[in-house]
Amino acid sequence: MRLVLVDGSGFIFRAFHAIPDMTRPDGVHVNAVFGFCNMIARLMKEHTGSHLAVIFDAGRMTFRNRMYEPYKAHRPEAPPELVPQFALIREAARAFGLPSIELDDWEADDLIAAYAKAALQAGGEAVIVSSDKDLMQLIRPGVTMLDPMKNVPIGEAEVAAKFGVTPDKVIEVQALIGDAVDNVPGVRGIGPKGAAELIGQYGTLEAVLEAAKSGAMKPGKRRDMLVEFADNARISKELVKLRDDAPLPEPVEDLALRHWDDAVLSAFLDTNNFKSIKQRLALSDAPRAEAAAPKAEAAAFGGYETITSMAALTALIEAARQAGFVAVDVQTDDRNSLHGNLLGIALAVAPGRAGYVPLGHNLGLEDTPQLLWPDALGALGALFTDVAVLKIFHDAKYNLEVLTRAGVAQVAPLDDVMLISYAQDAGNFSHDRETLARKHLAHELKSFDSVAGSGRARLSFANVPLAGASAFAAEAADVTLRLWAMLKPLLRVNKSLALYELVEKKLIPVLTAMELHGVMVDRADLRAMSVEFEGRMAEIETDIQRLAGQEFNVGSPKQLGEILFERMGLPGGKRGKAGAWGTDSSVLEGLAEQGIEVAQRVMDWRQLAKLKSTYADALIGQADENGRVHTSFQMAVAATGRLSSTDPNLQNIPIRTVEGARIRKTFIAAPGCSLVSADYSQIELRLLAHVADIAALKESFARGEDIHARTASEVFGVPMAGMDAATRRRAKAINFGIIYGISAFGLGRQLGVGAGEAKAYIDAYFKRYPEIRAYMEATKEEARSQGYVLTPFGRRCWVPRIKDKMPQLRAYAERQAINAPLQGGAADIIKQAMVKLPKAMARAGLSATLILQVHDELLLEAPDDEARAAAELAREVMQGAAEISVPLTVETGIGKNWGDAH
DNA sequence: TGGACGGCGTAC
DNA sequence: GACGTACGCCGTCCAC
Repeated sequence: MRLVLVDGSGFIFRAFHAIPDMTRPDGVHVNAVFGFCNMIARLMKEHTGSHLAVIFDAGRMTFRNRMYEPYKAHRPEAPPELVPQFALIREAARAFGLPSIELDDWEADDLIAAYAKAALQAGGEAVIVSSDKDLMQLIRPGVTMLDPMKNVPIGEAEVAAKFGVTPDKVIEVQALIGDAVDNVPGVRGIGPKGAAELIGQYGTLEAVLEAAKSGAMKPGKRRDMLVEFADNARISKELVKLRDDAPLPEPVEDLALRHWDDAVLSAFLDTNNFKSIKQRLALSDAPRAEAAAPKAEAAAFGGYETITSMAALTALIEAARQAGFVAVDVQTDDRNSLHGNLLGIALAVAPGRAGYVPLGHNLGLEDTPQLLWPDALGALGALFTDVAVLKIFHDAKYNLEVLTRAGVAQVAPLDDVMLISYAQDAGNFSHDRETLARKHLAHELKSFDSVAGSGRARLSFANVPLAGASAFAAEAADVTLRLWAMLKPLLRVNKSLALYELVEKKLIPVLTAMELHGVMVDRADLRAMSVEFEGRMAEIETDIQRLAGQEFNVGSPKQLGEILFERMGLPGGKRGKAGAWGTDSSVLEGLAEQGIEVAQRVMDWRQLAKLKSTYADALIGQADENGRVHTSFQMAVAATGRLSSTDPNLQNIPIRTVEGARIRKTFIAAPGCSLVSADYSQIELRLLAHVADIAALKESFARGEDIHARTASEVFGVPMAGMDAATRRRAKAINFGIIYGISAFGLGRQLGVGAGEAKAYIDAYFKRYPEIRAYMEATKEEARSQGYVLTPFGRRCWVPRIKDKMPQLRAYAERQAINAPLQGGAADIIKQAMVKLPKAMARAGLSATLILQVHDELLLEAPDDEARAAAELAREVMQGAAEISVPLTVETGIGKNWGDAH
């Protein structure tokens, strides 16, 4: 690998000043863009590496500003002729088919350092295209520099000429010299000459400072300055020293160089009137229409191949190698990835060119025999691990779980179209392949029902006639590939690339491991509870029917409503939309308070019915032969970025009531192990304090106060000390109400007070925390103008109904907008923790494993003797997963069952 | 008979 | 007229 790293940001300024002004016909200044295109054209011809990326600064503020506030504080604003060229240069990079990379909080220089390191680690070399002196420290065996303007290499000789030292000593020298332009202080009175001399003599900055301090250096002005400004020198060294630990927004293997699309590049050069570059590249005048029409749309759907020979499979794999990417989609006999058996694999290598490899189908008499899986695995396994071929999935987690269970060891690198869509369009529409095809490709996918039948007539996919099965499967892969070509570039445009690469994609293996591992339940305990609940329900049912004076189905809200409000003539009945009597718990509670015995009995019955059917019986049925249940985490469903859990849902296991807690206690640790629970305390309220910048709330969290008590104190004017539980409870309800986008009606209902009284609470709250109002208004406005809101970590949450003409729907959307950054921000934080935690455990030599995530809680299973260490490490990683303006705190617990681990 | 839907209730 | 986000079970209704 020879990775060429172009310092895009550095180049822009240099080219702008070095190249005379140029404008294109519409008046836009393009001299820097022209310089950039020229440089890239030359680079691609003369110094081609195998991989290439253009690196940019993402914004002005970075971690260095937190370290030293004045850093780069006095950089002048960019000249107005340059400003529009920043975006154009990124566009130019795209036109050349080059990835441009930037990451919030990191300077381009640090990203370059990180990528150079990655190239070395991959056994390759790196070429840094820049003339920036700050990058010279990176020069070492395997890392070279190239001056893009002069087109000359920068090596040890050039570094020595500039700094008087070898590259590995550059930061020592820079620390002494400082940099007036960037506000790096250095030591006054010491310039390049003096610095080189000192470092040449003493070796390092610390040695120089020590010599000055101890008196080993000859007395004089220089020594005095070194003593006085020693700390300045140290901070300077930290500032100029590049960090090579930035997360890589795109894996280095994804930067493989590919030829540009002639039509796209030609169109870009035409728009900017760069005729000379076009000539140099020998680009023809491609008709505009052709350039505008993506190839994905040009190719027809259908006409796919059914692969039944090794020769045909090998040919398709070779085509994938040529392309550098391949879409892969497995077919199984069950929608659940943990049950489904592999029936075949579809591969697509270009729009319209796809094939299906049947492996486990029940063939008809006329069908050619299918390949044997061990043979196919031999060829496909090599493709799956080939770093030069990107494997593209829709729902990679599903595919990988099936492939893993079928014996595939590794699949990398990969992309996931479902997550690519989710990262930029959560809340906008669903991310199943059918919807995406309809939306982005205007193509209606063959439905599964139309191929396999529905209802009683539904066939297992293994029994679907092969021709139809093959066409269905290959089309799925074809569509996946086309969607990828269309959506992947949009990630960068929509600023969702880092979220996708660093959070969503990295979560795939974490969740896969959690799902495969599962969590143990005590089946005997659950069976006993099921029997017990059944008996108690039968007794209660008898009571209810005696009280009601007739037999009826207690489980039917319809019949119950008629009994209560018609036959028995009880007061307080309300009809719903369909005209049915409402019988939910708030209604029954109202009746029970009036002493209506039957209402209380129905509530008791319902609680047991719920626990028996939804939890006890369902979990027994879901447990595998080892007593472990395996949920499936949905990564692209929730509109806020949260995960969800299905088959079974393990994110809504009861805890609040005494009987419910018994269910939670049936979740147990494996023998010799303990369960470790770690949950964020008040994470959404903390995010509210952070994003709305609420001074009093932030202060309260910083002090570690009981936040609900503090709120009660502020809103109701009572002292924190000796506060009664009811007052605190009211304040807690208000705090939750705020997070949910409060309304007086809703809060009143929640608290059991009138809307008037609830409004008074809300007004008092807004008065004590005035910043809330501004946040709510700003967020709603953001949603109206953009259509989406952003979490503090840049996740987009769409709120499509924000401009609906129906006031009711609009109000609903406004509450969604207010809630999404908080709920979504919390999701971002715990996801980052989940990505870090398994690595941290491994590093610490702990074998604790994640088994569940419940929005603000992580549950781990750990050997008994590791539990305490695992709990501490989980706390540390979770608290450090993100940095916001209030502390994040995590509470941990250890127990033999989930109930006791809290 | 089975799929869609509404009512209800569990979690955070 | 339901303060946010989910999923699952049950009964009901209706089409096949």
